[in-house]
Amino acid sequence: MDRVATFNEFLREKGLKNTSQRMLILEAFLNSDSHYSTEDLYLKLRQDNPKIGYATVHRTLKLLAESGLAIELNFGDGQARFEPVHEAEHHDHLVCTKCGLIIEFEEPRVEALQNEVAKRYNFMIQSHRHELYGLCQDCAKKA
Amino acid sequence: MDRVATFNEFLREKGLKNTSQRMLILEAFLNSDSHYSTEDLYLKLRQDNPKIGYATVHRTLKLLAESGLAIELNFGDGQARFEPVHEAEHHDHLVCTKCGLIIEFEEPRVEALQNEVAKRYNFMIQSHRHELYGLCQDCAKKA
DNA sequence: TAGTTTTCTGAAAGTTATTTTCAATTTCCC
DNA sequence: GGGAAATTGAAAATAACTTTCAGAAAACTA
Repeated sequence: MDRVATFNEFLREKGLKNTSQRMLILEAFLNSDSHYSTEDLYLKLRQDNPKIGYATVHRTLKLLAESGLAIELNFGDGQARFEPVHEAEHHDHLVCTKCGLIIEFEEPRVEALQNEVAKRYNFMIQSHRHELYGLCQDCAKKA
Repeated sequence: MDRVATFNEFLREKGLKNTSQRMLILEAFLNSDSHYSTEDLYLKLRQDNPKIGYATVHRTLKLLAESGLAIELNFGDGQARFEPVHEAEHHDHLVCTKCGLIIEFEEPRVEALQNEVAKRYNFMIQSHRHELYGLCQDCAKKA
């Protein structure tokens, strides 16, 4: 089942409706590997669909997060970002504090340690965030 | 040098002034192991100092973060929290999504892996955040 | 598939947390 | 102590969401 179908099923289960706006937003969201903020995606969609509203984009992104198709990220700049979830893949982020570059990384050994920590505290992990902040190669060179 | 002295030196270097409010806030902040939001600390300080302003508390917490005496945390609930830095100790957090409990943990092996990842991308780490979200022992029991 | 019910949408207003402004006050440096 | 420069608290301003509401669209129902 592709992700459009997954989202439709999610909507049906929730008693929500499948609208043209939701499909537009879903498509634009999936066809990118960016880390969109509501504002970013809103502005992008406006280019082809001048009538779409900010609130609708935001509500749909929240729905996508709820449905598991998106993950909400917060890098501490006061703007939530949303990232498409690519099944069976997990990664975390390096964030350049100078230019804003976001690099994704995977490190299964960290996940293993997380589980160990959780066990230590009888904690049941639902999700996690792991972000490294600093300077990317280019910015470090310039500094 | 204790942390009050450290902060005073920071102020002096920045050409800022040492005021009674800043000392009050610093003291209240250090004498706690909580994860205060501006609001939390403001309300606490108000009990003994009804005249202190929210903006002053917030500005001082920002200064503390800038001086390295505090770390600004964001657990995604839309409120920044500040935590005293205890030198030579580093920890991350388990956050209960049900009751809000915050547990601190240390895991040096994660730090080692982080450095490895950074090297892989020629990235210069300045800071990081690592948070595990889920249910604490009590909430998991009730669920 | 027409009618009815329910959910959606977009614009605008409302929130919430944080930040800035500004006039009065307080420091700090001679 | 005098005076420039920073600080304070209250209130206004911002920024990022979130909610409201009336008209529009989808889904259900007979």
